[in-house]
Amino acid sequence: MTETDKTAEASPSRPRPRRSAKLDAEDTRAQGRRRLSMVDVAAHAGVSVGTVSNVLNRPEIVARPTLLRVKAAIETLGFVPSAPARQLRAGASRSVGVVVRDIGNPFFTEVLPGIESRLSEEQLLLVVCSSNDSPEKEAHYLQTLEQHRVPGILITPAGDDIGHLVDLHRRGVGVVLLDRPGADSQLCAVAVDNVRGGELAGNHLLSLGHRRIGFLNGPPAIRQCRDRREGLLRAVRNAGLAPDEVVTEVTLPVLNAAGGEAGLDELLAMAGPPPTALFCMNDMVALGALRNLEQRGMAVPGEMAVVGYDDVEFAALLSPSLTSIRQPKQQLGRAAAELLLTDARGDAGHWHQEIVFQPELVVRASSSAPARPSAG
Amino acid sequence: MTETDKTAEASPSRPRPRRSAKLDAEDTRAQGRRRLSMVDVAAHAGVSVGTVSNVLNRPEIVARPTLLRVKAAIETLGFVPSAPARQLRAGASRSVGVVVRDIGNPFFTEVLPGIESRLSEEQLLLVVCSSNDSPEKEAHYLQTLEQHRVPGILITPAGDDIGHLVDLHRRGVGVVLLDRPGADSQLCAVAVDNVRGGELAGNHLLSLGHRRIGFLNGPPAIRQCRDRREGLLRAVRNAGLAPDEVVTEVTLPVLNAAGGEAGLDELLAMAGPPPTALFCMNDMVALGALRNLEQRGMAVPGEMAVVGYDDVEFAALLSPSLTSIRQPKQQLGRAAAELLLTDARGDAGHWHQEIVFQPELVVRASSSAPARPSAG
DNA sequence: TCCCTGGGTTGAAATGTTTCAATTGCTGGT
DNA sequence: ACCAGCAATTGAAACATTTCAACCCAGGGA
Repeated sequence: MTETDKTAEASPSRPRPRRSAKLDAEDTRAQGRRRLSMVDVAAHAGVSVGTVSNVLNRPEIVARPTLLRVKAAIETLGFVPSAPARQLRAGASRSVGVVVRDIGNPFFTEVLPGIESRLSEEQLLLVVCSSNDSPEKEAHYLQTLEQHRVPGILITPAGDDIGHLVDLHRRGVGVVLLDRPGADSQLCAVAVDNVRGGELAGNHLLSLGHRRIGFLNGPPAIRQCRDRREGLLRAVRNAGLAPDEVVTEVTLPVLNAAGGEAGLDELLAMAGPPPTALFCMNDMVALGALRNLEQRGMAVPGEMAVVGYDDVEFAALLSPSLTSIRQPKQQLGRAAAELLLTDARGDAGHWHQEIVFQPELVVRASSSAPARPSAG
Repeated sequence: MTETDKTAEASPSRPRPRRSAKLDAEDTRAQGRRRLSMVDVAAHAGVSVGTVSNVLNRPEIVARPTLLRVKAAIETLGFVPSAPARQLRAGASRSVGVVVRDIGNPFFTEVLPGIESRLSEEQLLLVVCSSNDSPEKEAHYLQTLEQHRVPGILITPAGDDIGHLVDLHRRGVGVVLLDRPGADSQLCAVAVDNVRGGELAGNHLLSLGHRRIGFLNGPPAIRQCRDRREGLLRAVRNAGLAPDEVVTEVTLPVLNAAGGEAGLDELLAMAGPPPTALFCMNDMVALGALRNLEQRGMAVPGEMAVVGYDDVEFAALLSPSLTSIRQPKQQLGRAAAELLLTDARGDAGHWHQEIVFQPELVVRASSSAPARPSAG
């Protein structure tokens, strides 16, 4: 009855090497043959390099027969123009960089299409980099992107200090902060009101009657974490309660499912009565927390209400369906791209803008009133 | 009681533009000032450009005081070397491209860390591109990557024909197919046995007693779709049943949750008795199907058993938890990166390899025996 | 016949690096 | 006093393109 078809370890079946096609006659590789350049094409077509360049960049100004001849030469030789050389001359690149904190978090991948849709209208290519919350890696990516002379960079900074981004911008690179307010508008920014989001979550749990709330937060170096925390605490204060009696906070080193799973262990191991509700920094953390709760056999929302953040695509279908704070991801991406375009243009008249969207509470099955509401 | 805190439309609060920092004195932008080059640094430090280059690339061979002086000049001027110029000279880039079919599918983002971990050991940067199943977009990305002279490209092709990839490889670019067998080993490839995966799913559902299986498949142009289908049909035949009586197939135009949601409508609208089980091309499709089933009020697995594919991170926590076919994603990524490194090296002795991993069935709550098993 | 016009093409400069042969300036040995 | 040997630095070529002033040539008007 039970399917036992599984392999013990997913191990590679014996790799079966074969003769490389690389050694075929028409193969260019490993033969030390120089890569083709425009002079080869020019020679083959019997024209000058200038003409080849024209064929590539302003075909309308070259005479019909010449055009055809050069195009044929390009085709038969398999010539591919060199982007570095092109760029060196032109000065600017046609790709913009997006540096996200964690590409494994669906929130970011759900923001990307919005960005991509706007930028592809301008024939710009998107280069996606994931810093994995490491400021060093982030710095490395930024350096590379700047060296590549990209016109602009969209970034969700890993750390708190954005001085290096302001410098970057000074040096002529368009910079837009993604999902993060722009410190005193030194930079363009697109964000969702995270304080409000935290407040929404807090209001929701408090109105359900919860008086002990566990908060699986991230490192305070991440701005969003501070803001959502502030919102949560504000909700508690507005309800006339004392934050440090209501909120028990755990700081996760990583904001993914594994982090959430471990964070819940830590939270429940703390002294005092356990919380009746959980607010998670994002849905991936909530996912991990739910996994942990299930293993412990704790009922959700019966023994523990759970609220996530981001409302990623799978949130509505988790078991139980996850109450979350929705962010307008597509619009966020598009607005960011739009802003980057104007910023990268670098018009003297350009003013820094900060576009702030409003989050939205989506109530689902994972949050309900506590079993025995403790007295306020 | 119900939280009504939500904003009607997540609309941006009035953008508040401020004066751009761009017009400050030390700002380089929009002033037509030429970008700094090594000659500026050289002049400022009182050395030749050759020395500046040495400071950057072989600091050990330049005398201590000179080194310091040049470094200081770089610092105070804010010089950033030009990657295009550097590359033009060097010939090769330090970034490799990864072209995936859909960055919104967690399967791909869960493969990325494996790739990234191996490549970053070689100081290579990962450039991620999402073709969104569009061969045109894929071609565009490939062209750009080739023009940038990347040493190699990892790709899950959008279409069926990989002739253009073979050509690309002939022209000297390392190419490794990701999650896709390499057609007759003309290319290196890393894959999971998709036929076997389809068979595992089929065996599982058949052994539970299902005799009418709906199959939410993708376009046959995608190799994985064909392979998993073949595996499913093989399982049916091995059970002594007629495939066309057991399997009802729907071809989804897009392999995401929206596709799965619409696909189920289509499937259930077809003539004949509805299936008792559903096999989905991937977990995102299964997610959409589950969403649809929930809206219809159909019980899972009671009225419809569901099996997904990929076993992405959230699969275990869906409602109900999703039976799926697990692929060793991390290892897949790492193996692919490893293969790309040897392929890109282009040693004459290199043989094309195809590494095939084995999938694994993970049984969870979404699949059980049908309510009234129909007779074989 | 001569000059002008203008479409088409050319040749060379310019872009910012790296690399390498040549040069400089020392130190120490004879 | 001379030279060998060595470390440090220099200058120029090379990389593959774009751009632009100059050039060529055919045709048309005077």
